[in-house]
Formats: sequence, structure tokens, C-alpha cells
Amino acid sequence: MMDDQNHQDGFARRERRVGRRQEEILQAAASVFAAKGYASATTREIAATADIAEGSIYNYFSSKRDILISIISRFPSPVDRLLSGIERVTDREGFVRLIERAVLAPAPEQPCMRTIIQEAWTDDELFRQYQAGHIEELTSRLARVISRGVKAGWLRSMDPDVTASAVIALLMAFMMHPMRAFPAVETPEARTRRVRSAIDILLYGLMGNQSPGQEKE
Amino acid sequence: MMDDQNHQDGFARRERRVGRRQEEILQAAASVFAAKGYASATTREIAATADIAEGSIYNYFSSKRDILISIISRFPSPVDRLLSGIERVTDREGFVRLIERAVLAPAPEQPCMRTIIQEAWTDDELFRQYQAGHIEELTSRLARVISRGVKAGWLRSMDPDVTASAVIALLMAFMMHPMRAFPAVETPEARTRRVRSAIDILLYGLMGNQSPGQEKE
Amino acid sequence: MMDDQNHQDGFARRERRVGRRQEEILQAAASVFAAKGYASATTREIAATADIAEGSIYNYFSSKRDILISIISRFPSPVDRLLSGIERVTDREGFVRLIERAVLAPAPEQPCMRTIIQEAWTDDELFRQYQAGHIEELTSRLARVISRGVKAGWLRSMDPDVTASAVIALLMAFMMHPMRAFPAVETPEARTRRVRSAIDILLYGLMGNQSPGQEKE
Amino acid sequence: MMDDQNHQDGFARRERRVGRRQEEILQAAASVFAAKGYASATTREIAATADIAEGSIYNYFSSKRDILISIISRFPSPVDRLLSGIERVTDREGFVRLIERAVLAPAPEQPCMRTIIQEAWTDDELFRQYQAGHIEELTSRLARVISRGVKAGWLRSMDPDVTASAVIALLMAFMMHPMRAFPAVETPEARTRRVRSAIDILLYGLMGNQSPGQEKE
DNA sequence: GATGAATGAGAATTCATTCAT
DNA sequence: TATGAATGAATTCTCATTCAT
Repeated sequence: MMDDQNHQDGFARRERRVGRRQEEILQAAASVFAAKGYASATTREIAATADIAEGSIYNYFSSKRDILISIISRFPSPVDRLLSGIERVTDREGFVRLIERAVLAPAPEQPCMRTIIQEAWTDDELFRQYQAGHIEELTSRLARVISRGVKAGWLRSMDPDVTASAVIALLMAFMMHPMRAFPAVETPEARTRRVRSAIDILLYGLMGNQSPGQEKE
Repeated sequence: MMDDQNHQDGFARRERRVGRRQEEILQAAASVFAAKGYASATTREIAATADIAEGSIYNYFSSKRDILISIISRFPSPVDRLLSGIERVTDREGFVRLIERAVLAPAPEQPCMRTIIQEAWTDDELFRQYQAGHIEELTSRLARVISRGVKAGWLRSMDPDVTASAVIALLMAFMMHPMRAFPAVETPEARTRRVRSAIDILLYGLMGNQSPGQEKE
Repeated sequence: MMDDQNHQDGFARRERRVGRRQEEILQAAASVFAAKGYASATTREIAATADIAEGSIYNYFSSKRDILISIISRFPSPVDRLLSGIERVTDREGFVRLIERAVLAPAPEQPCMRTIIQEAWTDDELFRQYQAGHIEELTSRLARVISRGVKAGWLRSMDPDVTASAVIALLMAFMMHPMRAFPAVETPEARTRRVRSAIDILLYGLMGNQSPGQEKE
Repeated sequence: MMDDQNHQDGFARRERRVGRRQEEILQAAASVFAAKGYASATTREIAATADIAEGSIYNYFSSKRDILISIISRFPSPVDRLLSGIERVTDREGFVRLIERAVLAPAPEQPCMRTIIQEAWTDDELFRQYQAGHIEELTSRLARVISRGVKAGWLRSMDPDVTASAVIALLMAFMMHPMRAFPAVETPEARTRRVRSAIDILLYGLMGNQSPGQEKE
């Protein structure tokens, strides 16, 4: 029984070590992909960043592409950030919070994720595999929320389906790019102000006649 | 003098021929970059597309990167499309038209440009060299327009600087991405509807109390 | 017309140059394959032997395996050497000559081909693609010849099908290996004597009661 | 003394365990070498087949090559199968049995050995080290047998030395290759028929005027 | 100028072998 | 002794760039 315990411990320890190493490689790869883009990133640089030998990468991943896929499917995509909780939105307040949470998410990995998600966004195969389904689901759910909002009067009158897909396009685009335009200059506060302003415009555009975000600042 | 004339003619003719060839290569490269991304595009494929020899490329451009740079600086970026004419905006109507023109621009090269601009957007050096300046200029001009609009009452009350940069971020992002989310499904009409809807949200969000795009459809 | 001629000349010249280079690479590869076996041969060594850069190989062949296949399908296999002319065999004399020609073929490339053919013989895919068909054809043709020989009395009585496949197995095996057993020692004359002796045994075994090769020595 | 006994027992037991492990590894390696060829076989696959860790192999063998050498020198080669008992041949019957036993040997490992022996046959160093000596010995012994047979009249008149080396070449070649030519089609019975037929031809060729194998079927 | 073969630096990946546990 | 992750040299192949024709 003792032996069994020991054996199990050993097994669990190894599992954890493998997991840790994978994590390290993924972190390293993510940062290199983010800096150079997937195609220009080299396994050599990933290995150097992860501080292991080039060949060791292949003890944990079967190919460079496998690393990219692992990153993409491991981290929650912006889409998922929007999806979670969308059902609970029943009023203007909830809607505002949903959008703000999705876009302003303080995810520490966000800057490094942007480029990687772009990759999934650009690569047809990855897009179909990891995004398309989510987005369709998100769109139809959002359309239902909008439909409810219009009926309840806290959204102005619009076609729910078209509006839903337009909003998602806007949000996805915005979540992927907002930082780029002013990279060197701006302080975090300035960034937050700008993002808030954009959200405000979006929400105001959806709700009409009353700025929804402004009052919360 | 006759000789001189001939010589000048010959010179001009050569100039034109060189220009034409460069144009062909740029077109070819643009389409290949768009399809594969800059890093994965090969000079071989560019040459094949331009129907010239691989080596001939180097008679017109000094490197693959030089081609990318030439494309970026030759074609008007979305930023420029917004810039031109921004000064003439003096009322709600003009503003609506400005935004619509920029986003819906029927530029035949647009789909092929998106990827290339993304490249410039992702590559720090290119970004600084070809976008940063334009964007700053655009932002400050737009801020002035917004400021005027708020004073004149055709825009709701907002901080002009923050709003300007937020709008630009939204527009840039949207101009670069809107198609992706629904690639297989949608008809051109559906696409236009969706883009219109997004613009509508944006403008309504800026102007308040009256949908500006809706009535024009 | 002159121009046309020149152009054609240029075209032909290039064709020839390409052909020559391919030939050089094939020769080099053949000798390296022969020395090391396909799997252990490296493109680096092939390139060095052909005195070109490693990368240049890929201007002429799409992969290392493509080189092997080219070699195999370019040179006539032992099977083909047996096939050609088998139909014309109508008597004991012709039969003797057929076998002798096939086995003793003074092909200059033979020593270098043996190992390569072995590769095709060992690799299931290559075998099916380049040998299987030939061998089946050869077997049925040989069976017909044997059948005729038995009827005409210049072969002893045997089952033609079984005998045909046995003879082919013996010949193929022998053509692929005979040298190996005594590589360093023997003179060409000794080798010829030994091969002749083997052929003699085979033919005597087939014909019975009279040594067919002995008298020619 | 008891202790001593125990110690000796322990020692012997360890010896046996080591031997058993080595055997397992050799079996595993043999089957992998046979399937892929030496160069393409990986230690990983050998380890997996032997159901041990990759690293453990190196507790028993110093290198991959060492495994190959161990296999070759451990298992009796076809040559050895011919050698053993060759001295006892004193008449036609014995000769027939000798050849049949060597070629038709029901060794279960034969198919797996063929490829390995081919490796030794192809690799100059291995050939010299493990085959050359055996073959020379075999040749001279066989020559003596033939000489005796010719004198005794149960072999037709031939040069014993040349004939001996020819027979060995034929047999070696045939023992290494006979299966290949008809892999998918034939039943075990068909194969036996074919091999018997080949042996028959050989023996008939050696003895003259009387089929030696035919009557035994 | 035009061509495209030649180049060689590097890319991703494999694998025999080592070594800490 | 057993393990299997770590290593890094070696391998096949790619591709921007050069250069002889």
C-alpha cells in the first residue's frame, strides 16, 4: 500500500512536471509568435526563450503547428469571454457590463494573445476549427439577447440578426486591434480612457438616447 | 536637336516601361502576400504570378521586404482614405458620408490589401515608418472635426481627443477585419447589410438621438 | 527565322544541360546509395559527390526519394534484361544465350546498381510500383517458353508454371548477390568462371542429360 | 558457506536475468530491423517492442550497432546451417538432405533474419567480420565434398573449387531472396512447391541424369 | 535587361545517446 | 538497475539572393 502510494506520487509528480514544461514552452512560443508572427517565429528562438534544447520541444509537441494549436485551444478566446454570461443579460446594466468585461478583460496574457489569435483569424484551417463554431453560436445567442432588449425597450429598434453579427464583427475587430495604433506613447490610463470611449460609442449606438457607460466612470 | 528629342523620347519610354514592370510585380506580390501572408509568400510564386523570372524581380526591387514597403507606401491605406476630405466635413451629412466612404470603399484591391496592411500593422518597424505619423495626423484632424461638431450640435457632447482616437481605433480595426467572421455563408448583400449596420451603430453612437445611416438605405 | 533558330538552339541547349546535370546527380546518388544504402546516404554526400551545392539537388529532383525512383526507373532492371528477347527463344541454344546474357550482362553500372535494386526489392512500395508487374509478366512468358521447350524435348519434363517462378527466383536472387561472397579476393576471370559455373548448373538442371554451357567455355 | 552459496545463487540469478533481458532486446531489435532495415529502425521502437525504456537498452548494449552485431553473431546464419553436417555427406542422399535442410529450414525467425543478414551482407565491415571467414571455410569444405562425390560417381564431373563457390553463391542468394518476388499472392504450399522446384533444378544440375528431389515429394 | 540555375544560410524535425532521479 | 526527459548533431528541404549567360 505504501508502495502503491509512492508509485502514485511518482506518477503524479511526473504528470505535473510534464505539464509545467509544456506550459513553459507554450509561454515561450506565445511570446515569440506574438513578436514575430507564426510563420517568422523559429523553433530555435522558442527553445532559447524557453531555455531548453531545440529538440526537447518535440518531447512535448509534435510540431510547431501543434504548439500554435495548443496555445489557441488552451487560452480562452475573446469569443469565449463574450459567450460566458451572455445568457444572464436581461437589462441595460447587464449588457453594459458584459461588453466591458469582454473588452477590458485584464487578462495578463492579452497583449501576447492578440497576435496569436490573429493567426487563428487569418489561417483558414485554424479559423474553421477553432473559431467558426463559437462565433455562430455567439451570434445566435446575442441575437436573442438583442431581440429581448428591443422588446423590453432598453435597446432601440433594430434587426436582431444583422445587428448581432455587426456587433460581433465590431467587437472582435476591436478586441484584436485597439492597442496597436498608439503603442509607444500612451499610458495605461489613456488606453483605458480610449477603450471606454469606444465602448461608450458602441453602447450608445445600440441603446440610443442615453450614454450607458459614461455615468459609471 | 532631333537626336536630343529621340533621346528624351527613349528615356521617357524606358521610364514608363520600368514603371509598368514595377506595377506588375507589385500587383503580383500584393496578391500573393494577401493569400499567404508576407513570411510565407515566396519570391518564386511572386515571379510566377507576375510572369517574369525570379531574378528579374531584383532589377526593380532590392529585396522581398522592399516590395512589401513599396506596396504599403504606394497604395492609399485606409487611414489615407479617411484623411482625404476630412477637412471638408462641416455637418452631420458630410460626416456620415466620410465614414461610409472609408469603410465601404469599393476599392477593387481592398480584400487583397487587408492582409498586407495587417502586415504593416503587425511589424513594428513598418508600423512606425508608414502608419504612426499618418494616424497621429488623422487623430488630431478628426479631433478638430469632432470639436466643431459638438459645438455645432450635430454630435453629442464628448471629449474630442479621446473620442477621436477611439473612433479611429474602431474604424481601423473594423476596416481590417469585418469579413472574416462569416466567410463561407454570406452573400455580398448580406455583407453590405452587416457593414451598414455596424456603421449605423457607430454613427448613432456618436450623434445620439437619430439614426443617421438608416434613412439613406 | 534566324531568331527562331537561335531560340530553338538555346532551348535545346538548356534541355541538354538540365539532362546532363540530372545525370550527374543520379550517378552521384547511385554511387552513394550503393555504398551506404538508401537510408544511410545523405543528401550532403550526394551533393559533394556530384560537386554541387546541397540545395541545387532540389532544382532537379523534388526529394531524396525521387532520386531513388528516378534511378530505378531510368536504368533497365535485371528483370527487363530477361524479358527482352524471351519470346524469340525456340531452342536450347537460344535459351542458353538468354540466361547468359541476362546474368553476365557487362553493364558497367552493374556493381553500383545491385544495391539500389535491392532497395527496390526491399521497399514494399517501390517493389509494387516498379517490379511486381514486370515479374508477373516475365513469369508467364517464361512458363510459355518452358512449356514449348518441354514439348519440343529440349527441356526435361517439368511443371511449367512452378518451374518458371522457381527459375526467376533463382535468377533474380543470383543476379542481385553473386559478387558479394568473395569481394576482395577474386579476379574478374575467377568471377566469370564462377558465374558460368552457376549458370551451367542451372541450365543442366533444367535440360538434363547434357551440359549446355560447358562446351562453349 | 551458506552466505557464499547465497551469494553465488544471487550472482547466477543476476546473470540469468541479464541474459534474459538481452535476449528480449535482441528479439525486439531483430523484428524491428527486419521490418524497417537497420538504418531506419529507431531505438525508440526497439525499446517499445521490448517493452522497456529507451535508456535501458544501453545497460545491455553499448550502441545500436552493437545490437545488430550481437544479433548477427548470436543467430546461426544460413551459412552455418550449411556448414553443420557437411562433413557427414558421403552419398547422393545425404547431399540432397543437406541442401534441403539448409534452404527449407523451418526456422521461425527466418523471415525476420533475412533482412538482418542482408544488412551484414551489404555492410562491408560486418561482412568481413562475420561472414567472410565462414564462407571461405564453407567453400573449401564443400569443395572437398564435391571432389569426393565426383570420384564416387554420384556427382557429374566438374571442377570442385569453382563449383563449390558457385553453389554457395546460388544458395546464399536464393536463401536470402526467394520470398520477395511473389509476396501477396502465394500460399505456403505454393511457396514450398516453388522452393522445392528450385532445389530440384540445382541438384539435378549438379548430379545429372536423375532428378534427386522429385521422387521424395 | 532578362533569365533561371546555383548557392548556402537556415528551417523544422529526428534520433542515438546521456544522465539525473 | 530502470527510467525517460534532455540533448544537440545531423538530416532533409526551402528560399531569398546572386550571377554567368
